[in-house]
Amino acid sequence: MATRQDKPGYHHGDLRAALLREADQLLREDGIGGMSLRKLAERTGVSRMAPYHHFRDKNALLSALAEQGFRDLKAMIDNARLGTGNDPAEGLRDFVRDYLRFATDHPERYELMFGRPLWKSGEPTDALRETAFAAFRHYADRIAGLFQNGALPEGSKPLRLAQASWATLHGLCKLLNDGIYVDRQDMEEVSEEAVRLMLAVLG
Amino acid sequence: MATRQDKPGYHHGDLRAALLREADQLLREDGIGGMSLRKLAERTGVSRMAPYHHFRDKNALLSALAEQGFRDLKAMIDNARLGTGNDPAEGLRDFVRDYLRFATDHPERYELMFGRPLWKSGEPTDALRETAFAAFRHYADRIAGLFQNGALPEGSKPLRLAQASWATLHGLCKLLNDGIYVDRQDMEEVSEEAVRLMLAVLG
DNA sequence: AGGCTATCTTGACGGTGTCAAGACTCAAAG
DNA sequence: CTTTGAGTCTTGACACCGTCAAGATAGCCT
Repeated sequence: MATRQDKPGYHHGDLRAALLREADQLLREDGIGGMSLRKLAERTGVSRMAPYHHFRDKNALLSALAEQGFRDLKAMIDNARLGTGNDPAEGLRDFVRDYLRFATDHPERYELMFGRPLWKSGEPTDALRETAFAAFRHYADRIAGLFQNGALPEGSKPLRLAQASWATLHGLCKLLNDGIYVDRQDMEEVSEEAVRLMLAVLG
Repeated sequence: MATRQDKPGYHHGDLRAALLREADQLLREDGIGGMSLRKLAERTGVSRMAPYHHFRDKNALLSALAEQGFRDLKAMIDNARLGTGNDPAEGLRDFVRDYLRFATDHPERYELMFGRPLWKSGEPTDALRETAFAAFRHYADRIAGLFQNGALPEGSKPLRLAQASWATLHGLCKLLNDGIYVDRQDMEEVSEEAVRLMLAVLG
């Protein structure tokens, strides 16, 4: 296999990488709705069917793009100083802010990563599935660690709590990004309340 | 104004209503992606441009459809027995189950109601805005009522807590509906944890 | 040199939303 | 009863879209 990522002097150079780079740019500018393969091809300076030799179809290209996003997300989670000795409340607050920022700094990317088109309509690539779940697991592990040594209510499991907290964060981001809730200041307050919710369960 | 909702013996009868009825059906069958005005027109037995005399564009039609969804949602919230004397924990648990069911029983409708296409890409109709926010307010009021008479942490406001809880529910539904989380049983457990989170803050 | 394969191109098809312009129908005004 | 006119529906056309099919080109290996 190993598509020509290593031999830069082929026809175009390294089209696959160039396409992904340009696609990311196009995503920022025109949003996920304005992203078309034809426009992408033209911007990359290549004919409309050229991308099909590097991606099976549009879905595969978007999957690859989302994959990169999940790698970034995982890195973000890695860098978070969460429960590393210091005050867990402080760490959690910081982490929530980071997550919100990740989602809102590049809303179209977040929309793509978690959007229905990739996961429901078009079958997600195996590679995408794996990368995404790696990020999820990473998130869950770190948050579950926070809940590990607290006096949890009867029947609570750290993993489930972590997943619930992720749903909360995801919900907040969706509401903001989709434009249902517009006031950023309000959302700041709501996210603070979300942190309080998570902390309250620690008893 | 007042499009012919009252004079049923016109050209088609009452096209506007027929379109919305058929659109709802089409939404269930083909999903939001497979929903096209042309297909809708054909199924309704009318030419492709006919719908444009009742809706400014596709966005307006979808807005009207979503509007109906928000009316249903508001009714669902109305019927919930939430904090009406009985155990608040029990009521909250029931309500969460109802909300989840509303979202997952007809996923395409939920996707439409809260999806980006309506709120971000295409400007939402004023009528949609109003109907949706009415449902939100209704939700927030009822949940905030639960938090009203509890010993909340320093700085917590019932309204913000209600909004945070809504974000949690919304996040859960999105994860399920978009096919990111597939296992329904797991999600059941996660939603129970979410309820515990909300109850824990009551002290 | 010849051939192989990866790469890129052009042509075509069926699908989409919607602008523009015409055709029909029916109620009310002359 | 005829004319008008607004409301309703239709057909034609355009610019997009994803992608199948078939051909052209370029570089490597024998």
